[in-house]
Amino acid sequence: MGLRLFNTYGRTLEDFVPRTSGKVGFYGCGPTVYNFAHIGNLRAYVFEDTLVRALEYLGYDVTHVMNITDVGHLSGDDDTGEDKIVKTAQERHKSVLEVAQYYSDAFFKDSGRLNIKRPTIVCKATEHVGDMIELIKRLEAKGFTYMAAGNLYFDVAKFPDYGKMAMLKLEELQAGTRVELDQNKRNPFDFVLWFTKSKFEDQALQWDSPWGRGYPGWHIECSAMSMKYLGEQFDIHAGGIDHIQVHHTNEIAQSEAATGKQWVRYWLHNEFLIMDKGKMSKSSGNFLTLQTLVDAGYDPLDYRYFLLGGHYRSQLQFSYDALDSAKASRRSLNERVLSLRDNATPEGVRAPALPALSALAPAAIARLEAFKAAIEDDLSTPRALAELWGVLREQKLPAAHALAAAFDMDRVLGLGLAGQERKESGVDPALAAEIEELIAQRAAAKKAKDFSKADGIRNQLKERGVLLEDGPAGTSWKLA
RNA sequence: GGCGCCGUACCCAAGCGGUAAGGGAGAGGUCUGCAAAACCUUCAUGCAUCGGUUCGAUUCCGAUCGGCGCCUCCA
Repeated sequence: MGLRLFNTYGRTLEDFVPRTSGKVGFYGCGPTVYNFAHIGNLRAYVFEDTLVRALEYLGYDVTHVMNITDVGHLSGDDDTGEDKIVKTAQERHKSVLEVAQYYSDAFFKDSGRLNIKRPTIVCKATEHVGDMIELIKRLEAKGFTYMAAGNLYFDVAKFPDYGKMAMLKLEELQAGTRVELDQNKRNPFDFVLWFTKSKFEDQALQWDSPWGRGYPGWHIECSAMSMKYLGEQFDIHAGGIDHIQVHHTNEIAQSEAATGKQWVRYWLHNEFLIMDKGKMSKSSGNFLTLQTLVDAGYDPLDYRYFLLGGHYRSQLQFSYDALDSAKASRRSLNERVLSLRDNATPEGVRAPALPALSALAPAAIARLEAFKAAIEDDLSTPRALAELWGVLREQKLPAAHALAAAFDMDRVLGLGLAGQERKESGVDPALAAEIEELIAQRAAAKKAKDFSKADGIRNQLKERGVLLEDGPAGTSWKLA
């Protein structure tokens, strides 16, 4: 049936057809590195990762470009705000680039822990200022810009389709109700392409440009870098839902004004993670990081599982109850995989031999087809997860077949199922031998009906973190 | 003030015109000296409320109540 994606541009579910058959150019808005990414931000990157994995699963060759916003940007729309990276740098007595590098590293560490694949190309704004200047020059040559009070603005009035994707009705919006308007603008929706006038004497990052020494406006980096690496027209652009109205609207305006062509075909936006009191906000300083969850005893993949349990276009309510549920689910999932793995692995062999997907039993094939249908239906990871559970619990399906199907599904889900190994396989052989000896003693005690001694041995091992489980085939043990 | 989204069992969460996926928790069972684990079974005549359209609505329309987002940097 083929992949269908919900395109914000038009607000409809559309069949996905790439510009070049078999290839996908994808640009995902990356982090602004002046602080740690919080778990709400991370939802966006897990979503982008799921999209990339799904495209690859469906056979596309994906070029995934992600930007790193390491140019400081003002917290306000005009010259009155604070530059967030500069502010952090001053507080930490570090250079702006040190701060950016530090949080960028932290970001990729979190990504790795969440099993997010590294994008094909990661590009820093500070290394592409020349490309931005070139793009702005094209806009200027075409008459889309004007200078006012030292800043170069994009003139929204010259771009008739402004706000089309966001379905903005300019005359109905009450711009300025919450924030004071920049008096230099001809139109409230005009935005800065290049700043030369900053209230900061010590603006750390400045570049020479035809409009004077200064630094680029926020939106231009995405237009310039995406076009550099993906061409003037490409397939998918994704980001958080908050970017629809301003950031992406402005990106579209400046990109299409410069080239005169449609820029991006499909726009995908993920909804927010919601806390009890509303969304998490980086600038408010009140947020949870992945490390907070790790410190509380959760595995980063517990959080990934939690995210996959909701559709990317629905708001998801975060709570520790829900995370506990995800954690328990994932533990059970891993236990199930391990148990199937044991069943599918012949004695004396380290890893099971899995059948080719084409050779799977009909029940497994049916699950895989349902899984693919779920993914193709606008990335329905909740339904995909249901199919994963389904195949793992399919009765009368040989273990190797269930595993092969589950591992295939996990190429999209990214839960690390294939990498699951029993922790016990890594213990010191001497300790293992000792445990086996105690188990033998306990077996003898049990046979002699000396249950208090048998239970004593079990409790003794339990205190050392070793759990005994009696089964039909004798006693097995595992680490707590 | 304008625009948009959402309200499904104890909890999280799919479905979005044809009679409620999945997970967690709970309950019962199999196994067991006990325990644990595992597995099996079970768990919404009903999808915020009230009207309407329809042969038929959780799904469409309207109203009401409640929650959230955007119009400001923001995932």
